[in-house]
Amino acid sequence: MVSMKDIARECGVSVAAVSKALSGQPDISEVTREKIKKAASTMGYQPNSAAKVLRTHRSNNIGVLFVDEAHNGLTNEFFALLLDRFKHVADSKGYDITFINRGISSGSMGNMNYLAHARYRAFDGVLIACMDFHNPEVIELAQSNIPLVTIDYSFEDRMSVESDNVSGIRDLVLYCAKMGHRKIAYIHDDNDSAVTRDRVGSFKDTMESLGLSVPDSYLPVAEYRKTEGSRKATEKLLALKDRPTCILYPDDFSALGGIAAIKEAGLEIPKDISIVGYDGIRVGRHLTPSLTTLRQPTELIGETAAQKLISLIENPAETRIEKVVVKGRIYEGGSVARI
Amino acid sequence: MVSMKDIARECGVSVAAVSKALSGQPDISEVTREKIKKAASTMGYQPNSAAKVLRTHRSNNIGVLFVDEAHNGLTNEFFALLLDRFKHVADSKGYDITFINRGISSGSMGNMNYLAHARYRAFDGVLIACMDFHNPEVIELAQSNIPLVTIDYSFEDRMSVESDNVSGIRDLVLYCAKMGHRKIAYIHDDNDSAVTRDRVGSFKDTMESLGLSVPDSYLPVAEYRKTEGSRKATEKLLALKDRPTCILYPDDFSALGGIAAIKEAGLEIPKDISIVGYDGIRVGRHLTPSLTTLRQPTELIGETAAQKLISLIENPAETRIEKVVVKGRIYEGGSVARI
DNA sequence: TAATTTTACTTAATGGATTAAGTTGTTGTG
DNA sequence: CACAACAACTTAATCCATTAAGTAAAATTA
Repeated sequence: MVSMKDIARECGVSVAAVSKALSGQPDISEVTREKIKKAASTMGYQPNSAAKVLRTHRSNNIGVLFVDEAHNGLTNEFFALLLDRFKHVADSKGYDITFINRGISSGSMGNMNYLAHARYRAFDGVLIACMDFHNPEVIELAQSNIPLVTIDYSFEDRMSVESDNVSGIRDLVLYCAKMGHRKIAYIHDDNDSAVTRDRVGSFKDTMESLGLSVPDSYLPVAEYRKTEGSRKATEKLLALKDRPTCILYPDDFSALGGIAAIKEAGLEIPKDISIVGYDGIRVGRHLTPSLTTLRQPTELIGETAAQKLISLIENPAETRIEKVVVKGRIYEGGSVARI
Repeated sequence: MVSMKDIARECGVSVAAVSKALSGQPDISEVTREKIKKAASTMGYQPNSAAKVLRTHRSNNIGVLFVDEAHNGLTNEFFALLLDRFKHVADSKGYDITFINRGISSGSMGNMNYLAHARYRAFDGVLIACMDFHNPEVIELAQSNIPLVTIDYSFEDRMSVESDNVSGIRDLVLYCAKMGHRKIAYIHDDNDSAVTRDRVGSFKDTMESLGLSVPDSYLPVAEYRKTEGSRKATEKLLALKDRPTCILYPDDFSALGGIAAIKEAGLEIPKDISIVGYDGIRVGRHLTPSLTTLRQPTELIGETAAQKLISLIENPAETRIEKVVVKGRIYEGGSVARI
């Protein structure tokens, strides 16, 4: 590998001169600079990030953490789309993206935790987009001094980009009510997250404001993004004496589970029962009928997260810590009947 | 940040002793080793990858290249699933994953190409999983001395993992023929790739072996993974005087486009026309009727690619360059009628 | 013209870990 | 007992780029 040393020898200058010439420093004459640049190009010089990182403590590398339980990390369309846009913005600003994980071993010291991994690779910043924000390692990372942005969760004094779950659920409930539904159920996860609190809270509040009652049986529990759980929850709802006319699902995958249960019960959507998803993933648009859902501005979330994080990295002083909240919009499919 | 130097001072030994103790070298006494390990732990020592990479030329980092045109890279379910499994294996063997891109700037020398980027980050190996294997930069990377594995394409003397497109299409055609279909169409992309050649070739060969004729009009062209193109191609097929009874799509997303066209034409699947996908993505299973498709062993492809690449990195001498071919299996949905 | 400033460099230290080669002190062997 | 063999270190070079501080020559100013 050609290094600055080689170029320096070739051009009869010092290594420092080469470094300055190539990095655009002012105190190098144009003649020398051109000579050096030409030699670098001819000799096939490639900079070495390791040396640069070692010296400058800047890696131009962003760590991305997402918890991969059940492998629906990357294959989770919401996350994939988000990461895709995040990556795009990061790329354009000269940052690479590396996944943070636990596999890297630190010699005899066992495997590294997330923070150790982030320090090991000298990430300039970190994106956390996962559900398990109560994981002690995630908390440790969030409390470190590394610039970071979280998605759909907010740590104190740290940047976050969140979708507006309160308005999302409210809009959906209002839409269903407008379509004539009075008996509306909402399936949700019982984890202790802001997402759940906001959504369930918003659901209850909106229903109350409409003067509609919500029996406990209308709030069954099922794990997010799992078809199996929501299928069972749906079965329970369908078995109720006074069953709902409309079921809200916490995400489109859960809705798929619900659809299966509804079909099995011999019912038809939306004639016999109406359903609503959340997230607006691609699959929903191709169902028959297509799924009415709250389309999250996922691309915007990804781009915003990248911009905020990079701003935090490059201008820590001028960057105000904020909790960015983005609103979604209803995608009106055909899964809600007017009654 | 505490470094080996700090530990050395604390323990009254040389930096070399610390390095050896922590990396498990034999010529350190157990007593000293324990003392050093304890100090490292107490002092919160974190290794520094930059220094290690600089010195050893090993990064424990694998570059992943995929071309992101139209942003269906990460959100492409096939690729996402593949990458997810690849990452999983890489993780477990102590490798990180970083995306290769073109955004990284090399000072005044403009942006780096793929190979330059790979060298810059000192990737130990590279995974190439994209469609554009004719891109000069991809070829340049493939011809470098960096260990690499390609997916669904094979460069001379380089490792690859490919799905068996020949047997895949053959199995699907045989299945359709078994169901009684004689007029079968295959929509395909007209790009100059091995995937296309293999599939179209296999389609024609299999049809011929069954004594079935394939008019040119039964082989319309549409871009892969785009619903719009396949929708139009489907419309053309439906408009034919002697229209096919069964349409093969090159991937499940194309099938979605076809479904839209079929519905618009007022036809019903599979009563009026049968369709078959390729890839076996999740969405197909939730359609009504569910999509008969060739389920690619995507997880296996990802895992195999990772294992082969790491073997190539760690044992270049003993690792035989091979072209791994994995077979898919038909997922029998309800989109093909028995006639 | 002498003094000062500027330009265009060079020197040398630095970041942190690895490793070949060298140096002790200790144990073993004939 | 003398010398070899070994264990347990240390020394010092190295990977490559950056940058503060220094220097010599050229340009400017008084």
